[in-house]
Amino acid sequence: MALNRDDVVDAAWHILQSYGLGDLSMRRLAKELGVQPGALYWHVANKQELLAVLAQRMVAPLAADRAVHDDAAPRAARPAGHDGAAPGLPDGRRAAPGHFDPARVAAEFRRLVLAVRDGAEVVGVAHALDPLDLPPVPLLVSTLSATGLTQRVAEDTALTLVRFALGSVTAQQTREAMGLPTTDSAARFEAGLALILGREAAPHERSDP
Amino acid sequence: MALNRDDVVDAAWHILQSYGLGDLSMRRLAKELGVQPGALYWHVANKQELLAVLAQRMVAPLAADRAVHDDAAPRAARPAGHDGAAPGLPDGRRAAPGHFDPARVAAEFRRLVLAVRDGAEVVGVAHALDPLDLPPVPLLVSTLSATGLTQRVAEDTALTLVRFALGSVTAQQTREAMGLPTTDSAARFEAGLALILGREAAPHERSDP
DNA sequence: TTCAATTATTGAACGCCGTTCAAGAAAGTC
DNA sequence: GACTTTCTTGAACGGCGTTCAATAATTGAA
Repeated sequence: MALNRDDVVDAAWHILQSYGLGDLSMRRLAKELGVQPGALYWHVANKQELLAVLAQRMVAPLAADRAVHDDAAPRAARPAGHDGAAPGLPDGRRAAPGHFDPARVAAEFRRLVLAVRDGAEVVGVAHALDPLDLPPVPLLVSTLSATGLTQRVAEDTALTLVRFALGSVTAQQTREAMGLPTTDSAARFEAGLALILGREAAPHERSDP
Repeated sequence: MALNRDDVVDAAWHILQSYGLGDLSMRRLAKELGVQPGALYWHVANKQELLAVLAQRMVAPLAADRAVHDDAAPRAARPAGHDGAAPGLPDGRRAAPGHFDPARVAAEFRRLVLAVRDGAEVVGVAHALDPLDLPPVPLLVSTLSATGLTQRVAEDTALTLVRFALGSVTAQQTREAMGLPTTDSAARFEAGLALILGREAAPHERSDP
């Protein structure tokens, strides 16, 4: 029967996941679907649009509207209230009840992007197109706002987290694509998180001037 | 007379600078030099090597051995001793005399990479190949070490700064390449710097547990 | 059931890309 | 001048994203 837009996206997802961005060509994708390359352009405007959809799919688990109301919200980003001290907040602070721990959200973002080959490159473009709207930014902003940060500072913090994460994962995936070993990536990332969230994540604790 | 490796690199630099990575093809480069594409491969192993050289050139002003001993060290990264309070260290701390202010080094790194079209993509690969060796990382590490940080924490901080910077510039240059406006980039970047350097840059000031 | 309208696919082409390699041309050395 | 090393050509290989007329398959109404 006739090809479907979802078929195209699914096949693209599979190629990206398994072989990386270098192997995700429209021609290869067409071959995978048993179809001529031109046929794809009935279902998808161009390759860029296709990559944008893949990026959305990658970070969908951290969309704010899903994460707050959905049963499928990833455990790693769930409220940290009953979970002991959160990593990245080493001095015993914890996220406000009913919200999410920014360090965990950032770590989950890293995990999701890292799990897809060249994921950072793909998500990076989507982030550039709409920095404040791509998950997990809205989720981070609302969480951080709820801890008493101004909107602006919450945004600054969320963007810093996401850009640092993308920088880190890009570096790691670039190495992986070249067959080089990647050591210490997780620890380096956690250290960066702690630096970023160490102070401004709870500014009400340092009002001494 | 015969073509030279430097001619090739210079021409590549010019194309990158003026037209971006999308226009920097071996064929276009050959045309610019009035030569057949195959001729380039006598002077350069492949395109990847060429890009690595361009990356080095981009960040060369922040190489540790230049920045410390050279008269040509960029003013923005110079010691901040006589300069008033450094940005990113808002509570009156300043870099140790004879060293460099990490916030300024990071800002200069951003400036250099941002000044070349698609610079972040090019430098990103070089950073992935050798995270701790690509300027300005060694410079940052030695500066941060001198303020009392352990080697490990100095490295963590330097990598966080560089990866955040690369993430930020990648986002901005991606937008620029698409003809989209970029607002607030500088302020967002400075805010991120302040977050990263706010606390751990001087841990001797917070020993209360 | 037939027939028109819509939806989807083909096949071929356009103009690019990085890279290889035998065959030659230039430039240096004795 | 002969010989060797340095460099360049010309042509090809196998890819790429995208367009577009022609054509096939499917749908819905008469």
